[in-house]
Amino acid sequence: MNISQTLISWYQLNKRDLPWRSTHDPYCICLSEVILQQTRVNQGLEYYNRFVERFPDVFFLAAATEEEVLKLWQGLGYYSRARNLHHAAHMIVQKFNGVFPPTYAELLKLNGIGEYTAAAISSIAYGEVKPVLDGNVARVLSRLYALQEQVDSAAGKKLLNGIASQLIDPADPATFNQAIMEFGALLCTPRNPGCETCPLQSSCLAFSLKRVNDYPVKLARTVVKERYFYYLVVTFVKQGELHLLLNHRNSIGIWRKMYDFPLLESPGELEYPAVLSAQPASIILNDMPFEISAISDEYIHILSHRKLITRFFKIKLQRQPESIQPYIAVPVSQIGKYPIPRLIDRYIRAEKLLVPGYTL
DNA sequence: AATCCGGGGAC
DNA sequence: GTCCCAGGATT
Repeated sequence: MNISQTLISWYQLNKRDLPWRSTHDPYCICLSEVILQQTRVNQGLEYYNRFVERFPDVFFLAAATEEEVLKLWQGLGYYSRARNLHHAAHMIVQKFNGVFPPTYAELLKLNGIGEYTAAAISSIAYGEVKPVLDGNVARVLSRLYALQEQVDSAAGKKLLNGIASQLIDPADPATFNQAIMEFGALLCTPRNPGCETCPLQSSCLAFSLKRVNDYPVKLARTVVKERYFYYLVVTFVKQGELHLLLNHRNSIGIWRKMYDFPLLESPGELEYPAVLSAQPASIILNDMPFEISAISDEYIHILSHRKLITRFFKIKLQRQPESIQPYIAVPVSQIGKYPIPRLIDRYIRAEKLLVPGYTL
């Protein structure tokens, strides 16, 4: 049996029962693929079910506000995926009357649909003979052929694409693509792969060399830089209700279109007086009497390329400042309605700022 | 080609 | 602590 048929046979016996595997609806396939970008199945599964329930088809998704889509995406990370998905839904409704583009080339034009996702949707939903190339495929092929090329380099991707194009089963590209990814996710894992029970053991060059753990070869990772975040949790009573200031992150960059607090960002650590004398504190407080009721411990938040060392300054005011632009005053009871990054969510929960009714 | 963009789970 | 996940966009 050749490699392709071996993978497919293994898949039929070992595949997980996942909701997007029991549909041919390109919308559902697309939703699952975008959610699973750089995301493990177990982490994305709940979000997939949530999205399908709230937005059963592309028309529901397109009709929603971007903020609602972000709110439903909250906690999943890489929020540009949510914004792009929403944008793509608009395009599909407006340009294609709600019908998904049926080819790799057309799918590739949509926001948030790159080479991997276009290949996955076109092959799984439409049977186009297009190999997927994700982290799993790279690892499996890298080990099978003991590839010396760095799999995440341009040359490595070209090499992998060539190999995958040879291996893919032209009679059933959908099953082949899912099979090789599932094989990488469950058996040919990054650590402690199941070589002893592997049906491709005799074909695997890395195994015969006893060098399975040396593959895949990858580029050196960029160092994670540290940044110091000082958040101002400015509270005051307005119309009998406790309010705080939120910041709508409209500029490009991290957490765009989500909400956090007024922020002072610094490449180095700052003393407390420096935090209060610099913007945005100096502008918000503007000679008003205030009380620092608490300064939090450090919250360490790790991103893919940043380590955010964060402190929250809880500042009590007697009334709302004259000018709070560009911030907005929000009743504490309403915080749960806004899409917020995990760092802010962690603080709110720890400080019990939330009230009954606050949910993820 | 390099960098930015999240969060979590396995070890 | 380290690694990496059904990657994509930007520069």
